[in-house]
Amino acid sequence: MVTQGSSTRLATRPDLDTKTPQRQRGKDTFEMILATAGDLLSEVGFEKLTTNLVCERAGMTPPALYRYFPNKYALLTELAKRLMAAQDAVVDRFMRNEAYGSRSLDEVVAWNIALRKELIRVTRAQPGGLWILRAIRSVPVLQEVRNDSRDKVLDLHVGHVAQIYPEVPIETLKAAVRLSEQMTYTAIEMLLEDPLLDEDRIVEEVSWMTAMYFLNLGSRPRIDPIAIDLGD
Amino acid sequence: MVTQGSSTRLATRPDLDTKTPQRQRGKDTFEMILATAGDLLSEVGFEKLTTNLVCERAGMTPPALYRYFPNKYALLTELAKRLMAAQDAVVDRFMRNEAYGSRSLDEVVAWNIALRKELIRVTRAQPGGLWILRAIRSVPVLQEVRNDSRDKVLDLHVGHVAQIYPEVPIETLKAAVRLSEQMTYTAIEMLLEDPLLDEDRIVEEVSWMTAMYFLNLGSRPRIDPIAIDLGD
DNA sequence: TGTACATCAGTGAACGCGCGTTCACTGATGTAC
DNA sequence: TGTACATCAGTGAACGCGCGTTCACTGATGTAC
Repeated sequence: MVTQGSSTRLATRPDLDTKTPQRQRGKDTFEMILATAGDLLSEVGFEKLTTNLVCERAGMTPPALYRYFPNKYALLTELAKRLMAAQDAVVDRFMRNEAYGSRSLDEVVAWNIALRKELIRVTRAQPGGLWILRAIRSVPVLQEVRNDSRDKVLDLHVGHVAQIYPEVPIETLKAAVRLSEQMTYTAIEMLLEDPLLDEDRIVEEVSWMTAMYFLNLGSRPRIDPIAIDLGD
Repeated sequence: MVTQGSSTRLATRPDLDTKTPQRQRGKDTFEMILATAGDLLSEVGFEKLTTNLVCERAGMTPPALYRYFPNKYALLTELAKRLMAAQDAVVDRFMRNEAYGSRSLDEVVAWNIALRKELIRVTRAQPGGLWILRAIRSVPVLQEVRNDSRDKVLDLHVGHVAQIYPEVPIETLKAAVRLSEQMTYTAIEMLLEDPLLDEDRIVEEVSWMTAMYFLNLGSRPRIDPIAIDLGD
């Protein structure tokens, strides 16, 4: 016997199991659905995206889509995984570059700028890329996917900066790495959001910001927050 | 004669006109609806929020809600405006504090820390605050509301830092202010999102980051991005 | 001070639409012999 | 090499549900005289 937990139906985790097609024809359809979903995403956003809409645009019937994707969250998840994989690949490539190990401020900034530009390029290249970033923040099931992916690479990064800053407590480093990653992706989102922004300038600024931040990690006094006169 | 533009119905801007109640009874209802919407927001998120759900939880019938709010976007907009107003009020208060004009790094960091802690407190105090922040990013009509609000205060901030850094080009200052504001709100979002994070530490880190960034604005060499060996 | 009336506030019931989903089926593609 | 068969891929049509919305109505509250 099942008891009804609460009056508000708790958001049940959506089914995300995509079915991988066996034959070429199916694989083409699979890719075509995803491409269409990406295009539509950039037109209507993830809240208004529906499986029916994707079918209509893709010129197929609902059961054809439903064969591979149980719902729109499975679509979004697949798109998000691909974007994250593409971004991770960029980061991996840059971390293998010799400039990664350098100490000079100029070199670190230059490396940061180049990395961010490449991340922006890759994100722009994916249809609906900006909306995928937004969905990752705002769709609970995608948050999980992102968190899993992020936690995997975080330790790697922390291990690297720990060698450069052996005097800085590991917890501070963790916070610093997590923060600067978040800042990087936020800046990318901001740039894609507002085409009027000067991309080169913003990228340069955010690169300076994180570079200087890291270079000063080891030599900072502790600060107590000021007491603000609240005036009431 | 009206011609149908495209086959994909373009997302028509939702109606946001709330009707202000005249009498106390209506005002109470109005506030009760908003409070309920905030609570539900934190439970189910903005994508699953519906007017019917709010009515059910608030113990009223749909036409009662519909009398004041034409749809869920009107609800979200009202909640978002209130949160932004509360945050703006905090910033205003802090900008009137004497430490705002100080130059010493320690003082600037301390001021930053205190400001961010207060912003976090205010955002936490609003039911569904985190989801409102997410909605502001991901719901087109709320983006407009935010952009309007942001553009109003941006010039004010730029004007202030322009006095401190007369040698820095105004365009650089604009980018810097915009960036640091974005970073601040992202850090807040991150902290509300992950309760396992050490709030004091993250706030301290992000405060250092922006403070050092600003203090170095005037004394930076220009950097060209490195050429990364793409290896392909 | 009481009463009649205008307006505000909220109810009960129903609606159309479109979304997610399923059913029985046809057509396409690979494989065994 | 052709044919029979199993499986994959996709169609056409329909469904139930719940969301946004509206209608005619009742009840509550303030106001004019």
